[in-house]
Amino acid sequence: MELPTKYNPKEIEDKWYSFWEKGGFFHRVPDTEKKPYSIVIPPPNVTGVLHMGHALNTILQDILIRWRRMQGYNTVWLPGTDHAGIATQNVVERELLKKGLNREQIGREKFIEKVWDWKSEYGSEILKQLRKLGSSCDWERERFTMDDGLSKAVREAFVVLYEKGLIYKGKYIINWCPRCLTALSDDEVEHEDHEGHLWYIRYPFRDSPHLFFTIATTRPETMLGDVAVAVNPNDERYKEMIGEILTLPVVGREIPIIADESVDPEFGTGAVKITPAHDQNDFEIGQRHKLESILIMNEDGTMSGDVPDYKGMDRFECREALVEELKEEKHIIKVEPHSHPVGHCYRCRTVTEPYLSDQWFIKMKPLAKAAIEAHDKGLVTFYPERWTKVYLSWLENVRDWCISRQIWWGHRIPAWHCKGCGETHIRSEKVEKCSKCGNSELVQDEDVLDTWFSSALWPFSTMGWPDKTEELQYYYPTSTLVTDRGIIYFWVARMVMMGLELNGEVPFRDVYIHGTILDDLGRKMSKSLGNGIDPLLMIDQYGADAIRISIIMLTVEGQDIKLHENRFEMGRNFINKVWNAARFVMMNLTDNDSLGVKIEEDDYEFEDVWILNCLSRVTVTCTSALEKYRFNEAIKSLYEFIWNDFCDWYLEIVKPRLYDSADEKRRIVALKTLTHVLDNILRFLHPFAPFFTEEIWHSVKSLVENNRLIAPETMVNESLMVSPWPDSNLSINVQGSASSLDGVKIHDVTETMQFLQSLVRATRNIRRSMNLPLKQPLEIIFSVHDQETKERLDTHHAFLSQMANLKEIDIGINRKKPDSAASEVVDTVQIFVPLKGLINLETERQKQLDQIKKLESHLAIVRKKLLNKNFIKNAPVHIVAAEKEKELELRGQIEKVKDILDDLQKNISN
RNA sequence: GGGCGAUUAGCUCAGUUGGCUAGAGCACUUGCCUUACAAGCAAGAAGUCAUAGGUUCGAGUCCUAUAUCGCCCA
Repeated sequence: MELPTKYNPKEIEDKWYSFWEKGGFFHRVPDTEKKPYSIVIPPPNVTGVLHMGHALNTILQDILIRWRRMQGYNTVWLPGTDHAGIATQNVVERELLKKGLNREQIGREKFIEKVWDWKSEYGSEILKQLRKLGSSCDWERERFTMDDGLSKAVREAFVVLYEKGLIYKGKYIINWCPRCLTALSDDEVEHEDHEGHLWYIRYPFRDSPHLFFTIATTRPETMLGDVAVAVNPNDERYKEMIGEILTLPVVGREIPIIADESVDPEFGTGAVKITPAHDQNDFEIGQRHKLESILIMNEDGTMSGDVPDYKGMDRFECREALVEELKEEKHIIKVEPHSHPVGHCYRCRTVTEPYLSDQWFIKMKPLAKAAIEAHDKGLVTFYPERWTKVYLSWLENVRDWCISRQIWWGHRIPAWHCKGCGETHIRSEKVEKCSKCGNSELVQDEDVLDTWFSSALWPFSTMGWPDKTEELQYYYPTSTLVTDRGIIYFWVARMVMMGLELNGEVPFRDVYIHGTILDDLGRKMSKSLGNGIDPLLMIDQYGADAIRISIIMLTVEGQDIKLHENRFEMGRNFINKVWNAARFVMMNLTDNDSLGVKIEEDDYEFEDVWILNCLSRVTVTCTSALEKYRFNEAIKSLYEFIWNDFCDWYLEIVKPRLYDSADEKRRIVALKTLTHVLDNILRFLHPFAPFFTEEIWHSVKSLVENNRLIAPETMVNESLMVSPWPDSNLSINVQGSASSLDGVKIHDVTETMQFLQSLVRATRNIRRSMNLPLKQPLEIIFSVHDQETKERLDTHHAFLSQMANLKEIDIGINRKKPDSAASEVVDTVQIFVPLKGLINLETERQKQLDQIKKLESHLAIVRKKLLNKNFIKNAPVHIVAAEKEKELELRGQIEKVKDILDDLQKNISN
């Protein structure tokens, strides 16, 4: 068998992906015999291109799904895309623009056709990219928020909510994007602090035009729509003036001074202008005082209204021109620099406009209340827990949700307006005839719904809601939602509200919020900065498995990840390590004939028991880490077990047994242990790195196919994907019957191993510091102080000899140090390596002095604790005992080092 | 203004109910092409755990302030 020394992902990733997909391994159907485990993907935008954020999100879900699948759950991971109303419309509009066309020119129907064309050509690009990562999505269940089923769900949801009185239409201040020409929800507006100005403008009194009243504003251009000036009723400065009439400069309109509690006396002059059509607060004040709302802006952000000089002018130009005019007329008395938040369209970054407009809204309070209760009852749990607060505080402060959008691409609002009598009918299917007046001329509402409206239904609309499908009954509520903190309210909270309201149950039990991937300088990755790392390029360079492993190693619960390309080397190197370990095992599996061999439990040797115990421990650690969504802890435990325990020690120790064909049984037991551990390693690593583990697994499987003794009993499936997740029961199949190893033996083995490792390390240390080549076997003396230790070393002298490359090992009680020898002390064992002519006594003396210093400073810390009566009194018994143990050990060790030192002193003085 | 996170080795980060001579990967030093692996092996050097107080027998871990950086909301 020829395997390259370097793992090459390119040759195998696509092969296994299509093997899985064609083999139907991703697809499951409801089966009440089994426990379900389900995840719906946060649907990426159809316009999306895979970035590192998607990659992280996808990798995490895939790990959960693959792990649970191996655990025997009936898993479904439901993929799909989101129609991304504004974004997609923008993309297609840009395409049209290349041909010199705009959407108005080709009309709504034709435009929608174009969008669908675009969607069918490019819309599944991102899903193809997800496959490159190894995602085991159930592609047979792929959904799109605009497909027939989901559109039906959207209409149905609208009707239900409307009938419950949770949807209404009305004229309110909404956020308007003058570039996208549509309303936006509060959450779609991003606030940014702008260095602006605070203009102090004086408005003359109507009845005494030589007297003025000064207001302060950050948006002077809106004064064209002023209908009042407001002060706080408790503001002593202005009490007298309430009710007076002012003349609005430039416009000439007469406006009153009114009193409203909401005015902050500390801000500016304590008097504010009121423009109800262009400001949320002003609108509310206007409502309270029954003021008129004067719209002074067009939808595209140009000015409308009565003042001819400014009509048609852009709102920002208007601001400057108006300020100029006011200055000339000495109406501006002061300008202060003023930093204030300015809203921007999340899609196109245009400054949004608070705008009075007739829109559809969802009443949020009752829905939010239910969502809060769901959390309080423990029906939804956030990981990390702190995000609960973000979720709750949004729900507690949420205002009604503006759901209508003045765009074409999206779910058209299922409202039909009768041309005859003006009646509006809300129906999930087309209304042919007005039930009120009988007229059959009805037009559907022009507006479409916010994309997040359909996204909010995603966990159940994808499963066939409103129909009571088998899927819905079995897989809903889903088990875990994995997403980014950026959409906790956009999406997570809204799904909870809709799930509860429409489907009677929370849409998911757990919400895992992962961090954001940043560049190596800690900045967000963005197109404009050009600091993004392209996952596909990385997959091409390092392999999907390496990307997955690396990302997971960096994923500490919920923390942001500063990513640099070179981080992927760590995953790649690890995979290569496993690849080579597997190669090693497989090279030794090639020609073995175990059929005549009988194995008993006792045939398992020291190192076999040790590694099996390590395996058992890592099973517990890894599994419980995954249960707590501590992904990096899980992979770290595997990394350490595989690299440090299995490769560095077990593989090395076992080599002589493999090469020595004289004792067939010893060889077979080693091989059996090796394949057993390797098989477990592959099963462990599979959720993290599915491709290369599958590749190795099949190779091993074919090698052991006819060897019942060595073949792990789990290698019966068609794919590693559906092999069982390792369990922690420390047992290995001995000729068909399971047998476990007892606890006492394991404890002893673990301790002995640690002891032997220390001895080996100390010896290697001597070798290195003395510059002795690794190839040169060393003559060595282990001087021990009791019979028990002597026996222990005698038992394992082959181990020591091999791992430290020794010859002529002399193990004895209280052996004298040869005159010219390098020495080390481990516990109470003195290690001497006689080296005639190579020892510098003074250097050696210094080394031992340093050692004593180190040990004594440690001892001092321990003694300080033990001399403290309160420590003895208050600390738990086992902690005190451990400290006492430490003291004894240190004293013993110091004594042994001092021995050596005395000896050296003697040598020096001679 | 309110909330949340971060601050530990040169760099990136672990360190989950307080018991630690504070760990890992990368980088660094030294020696190895040892027949699984140079994407590797072996050995090593490297930190007053942001600062100041406090609680405790004991603090990287808990509390209170402060500083710096970042995110979110208004």
